Amino acid sequence: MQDDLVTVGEAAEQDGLLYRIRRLVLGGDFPPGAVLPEAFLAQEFDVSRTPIREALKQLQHEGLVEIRPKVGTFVREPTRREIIELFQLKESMEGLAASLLARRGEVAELAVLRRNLEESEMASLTHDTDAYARLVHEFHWTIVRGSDNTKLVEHYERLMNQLAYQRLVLRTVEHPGRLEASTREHRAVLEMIEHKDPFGAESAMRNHVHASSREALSDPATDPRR
Amino acid sequence: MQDDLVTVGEAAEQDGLLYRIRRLVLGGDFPPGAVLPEAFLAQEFDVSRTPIREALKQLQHEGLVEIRPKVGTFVREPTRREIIELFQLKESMEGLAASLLARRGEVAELAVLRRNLEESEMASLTHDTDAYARLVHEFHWTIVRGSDNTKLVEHYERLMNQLAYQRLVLRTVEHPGRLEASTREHRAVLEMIEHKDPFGAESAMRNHVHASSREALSDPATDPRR
DNA sequence: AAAGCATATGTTGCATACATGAAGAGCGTC
DNA sequence: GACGCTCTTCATGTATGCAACATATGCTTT
Repeated sequence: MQDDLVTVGEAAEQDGLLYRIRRLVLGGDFPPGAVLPEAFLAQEFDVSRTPIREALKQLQHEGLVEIRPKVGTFVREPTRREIIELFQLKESMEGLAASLLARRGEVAELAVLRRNLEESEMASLTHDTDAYARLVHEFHWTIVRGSDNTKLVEHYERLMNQLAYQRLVLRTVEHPGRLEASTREHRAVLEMIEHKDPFGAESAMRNHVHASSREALSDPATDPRR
Repeated sequence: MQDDLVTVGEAAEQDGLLYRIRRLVLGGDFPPGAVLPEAFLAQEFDVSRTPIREALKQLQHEGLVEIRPKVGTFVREPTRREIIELFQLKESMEGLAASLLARRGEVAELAVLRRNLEESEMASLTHDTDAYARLVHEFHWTIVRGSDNTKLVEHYERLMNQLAYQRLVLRTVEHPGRLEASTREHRAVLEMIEHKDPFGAESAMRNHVHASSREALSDPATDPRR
């Protein structure tokens, strides 16, 4: 169902193990800082430690966990500084995506974006934050996929995994007035794309991501102590 | 010491295995499309197949090799399309880096850049292409590291590995007139950074990368048949 | 002679066993 | 009573063995 939309490029995941463990980490089932014993995961997924180790090593390279040699694997939470850094990258990448999409003709993604905007306005009016969070996710991913740049998609996916973005969005959509502002920004982006204005689209997208990042960083959940 | 500059973020590589195998692949010791048997690498590096497999799996996620299940691991060469895509990303990321660096004060990186530019002009006059290729590498990496954004550095490193950039640069610096043009572009970037003009720096950097990508793509070595 | 099939081989994928090293508990000493 | 040391325990890191599968070879059949 929506999972197909949510996981997007992950469909190409040959071994679901990496994906499943990533969900475990991102889903917050394990408290950040906690250890994930290989033996436990092996038993949990009914495989040997070997494939578990391969997946964990990959997650380490993604920055989601930290493997302290001979000690264990720990769930890693991005520091506030890293969140800022990742948002800067997000702004750049999504700006590029919007620009590339604007250069393309009338492609299927545009219809998805228009429909998404309509549904977002509905969700905004009814203050259905869960639906809105899902729509935001879809909007951004549609633009990135619409860039028709597979390498951008790959790096973006990696970036979003590092950000643990879902958690952040669920917080920011609850800020008063953010839904309406976000929808306006989405509309501006879409209009620029429809006008085939790459610079305008990039600019609008970067503005939007920047605003969104400020919202996320202003949230107390992004613990400033770290 | 210069090795530290060249290998940059790789210093954090705990197991040199991944790094060493990557060098093997990027160094072109294996013909693209050739298999790298795990057993051979295991014997070569005097370890068991297990750490070899971990490294290969990582290289697969980096896009440098392709693991066909139950068949073998093959050296993967980026297609022309992928090179275009990667250059678009490079342009975006380096633009971001230049912008961020321009926002910072007088940092140590600026001195490195100034010195680099001087040496580049020398190399340009004497047509020392090897030295110039090294200096180009240093110039770009210095800007990226100077962005003071570790996540950008990580993604950039990944990107450059995927591009197998060294091979490309060695070709383009031999294009007539390219050295002079490249040096002019570098100067423009540095001036914008010194003037603390983030937008100008980003713009100049993107122009430069764009020009450089056209050079690389015009080279017959970037096989258009693929 | 050509096409199809069975077999053989070589490689990966996973599981298990063992070695290595780190953190913690318990004891002895100051 | 507190500190330091040793030993135990447990988790990871690596090696090896075995099974599964894809490819290639040679044989049989038409």
